[in-house]
Amino acid sequence: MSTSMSTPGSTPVRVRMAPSPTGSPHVGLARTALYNWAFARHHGGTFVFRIEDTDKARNTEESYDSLIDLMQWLGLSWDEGVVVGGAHGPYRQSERTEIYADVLTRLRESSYTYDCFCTNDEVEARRKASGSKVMGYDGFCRELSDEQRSAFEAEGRSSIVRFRMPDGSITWNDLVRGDITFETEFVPDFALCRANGDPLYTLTAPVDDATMEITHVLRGEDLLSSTPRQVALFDALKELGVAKETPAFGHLPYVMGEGNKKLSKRDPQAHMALYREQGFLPEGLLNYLALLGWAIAADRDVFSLDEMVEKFDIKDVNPNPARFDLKKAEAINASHMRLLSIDEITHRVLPFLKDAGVVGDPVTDPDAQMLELAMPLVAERINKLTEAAPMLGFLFVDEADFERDPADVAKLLDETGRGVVQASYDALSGLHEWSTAAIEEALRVALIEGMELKPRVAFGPVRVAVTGKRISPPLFESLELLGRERSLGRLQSALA
RNA sequence: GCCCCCGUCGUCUAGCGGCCUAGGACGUCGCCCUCUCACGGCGGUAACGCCGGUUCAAAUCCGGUCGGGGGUACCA
Repeated sequence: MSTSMSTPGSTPVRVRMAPSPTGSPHVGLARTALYNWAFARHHGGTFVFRIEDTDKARNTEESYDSLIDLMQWLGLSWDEGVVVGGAHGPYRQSERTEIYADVLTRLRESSYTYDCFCTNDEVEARRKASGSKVMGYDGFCRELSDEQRSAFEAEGRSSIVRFRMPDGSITWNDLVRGDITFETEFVPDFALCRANGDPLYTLTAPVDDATMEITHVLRGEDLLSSTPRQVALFDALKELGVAKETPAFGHLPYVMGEGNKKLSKRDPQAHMALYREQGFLPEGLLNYLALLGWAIAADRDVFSLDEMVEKFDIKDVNPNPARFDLKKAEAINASHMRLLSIDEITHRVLPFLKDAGVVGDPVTDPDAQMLELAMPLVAERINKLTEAAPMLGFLFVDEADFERDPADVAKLLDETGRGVVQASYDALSGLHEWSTAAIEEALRVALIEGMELKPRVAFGPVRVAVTGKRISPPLFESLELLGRERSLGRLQSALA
């Protein structure tokens, strides 16, 4: 796969993806996973898959399952993490509470944090009174005296632990955006845990990245503004011996929906499950997702995952938000469909044919044989896996259940159409050899020459009579596959 | 409000001071192929947000401005 390993002398690359199991997986998440995966594979590093489930109220097991399922479907393998385990586990934050409790204790014993007794209302009231333009916590409890503490405790107030942001500014060299600087006066002291002691994301993410020895954090742009807090916390964690190094950060652009809005979970287009159901190929979808912020070359946009791994460089990632365009996603997917062999397409289409009831499960031998003959006819005319079933149905259906599209019947099996069908029946019923070439010859003689019809006028009614639809695989081949008996029967029943 | 990020065809992008009368792809329009559909082929359409500055030369560098987005939680 990749030949370029991590830079000589540097520590091996370790990246992670760390979704929260809320709702169904999102395309933005998949794109982030892909970039992390490609980055890891390019550098011969390790890809860690961890779950950030500290928000008990919002997490669901269904969501967790769908995350695993999605990653497996996409084929983005991870080296360490949930399911596969590893040396830095456990990989679900809900199972790491002792780790956070321990770090929190050590942080409290240092001067990096302080206990805060304020309520939101108090903070807000003080902000209004002072006229400060800076929102968020004002540092009121930073220098509490023992007496003040005791007084608050005597009142029965609960407290949380806040991280004390240092003075000055915090700068990091963002992997996709370059130097970014925040003055810490605009980054308020932040909470590390809830009043009940439960750790918050602000604590768990850096602690996990530290203990899992993550070297590069590639995540969504929405987390950019929390980065100065994490950089500051990492300084403390290094001091305490919890972290070795502060990871490099890279903030990936948003994936947008219609308009100027980030693709939200409410938007049906946002959900990865939809694309799987619609018959997208994982490699096609991945290819499209890769394009949302990255290009493999100036004049190319269809490529394999291996090629992406070889060429992927985080420095080439575009910082501006990208809009998800279904049409282009489908076009890219179609290109990947055409890259597949007939056998492979058949294999991928099969589950969809079963779902649609076109073939049974398991597939019978005659059906399997028919499929082998029919797939070459449809393979190159479908752009998604789901498109095969409606095209092939007429070949597999029992004669008793065969139906024609009423609209197509109305349109094409009118007076002239029925005449055409009758002529076709006459021409084909006496045919000695039931082959594509013989069928075509007979029909052309009867309809084009005999009736002096234009081909598109001549074959439309026959198509509807035999396949039930105006749109079908090539007609003469279809007739051959259908067989003499069924073909003639359908021509006849179309006249009834 | 304040802080931060972003700004090339409708969309995704290439572009890192001269190769740019800005390239590719999707879309769209027209034509060709053609038994339908799809594929394929050919051609057209369409962009550097704006204003200053630096420079012999700017889409590329700098400043400002406008516009969009995000953050400002005991969510992640």
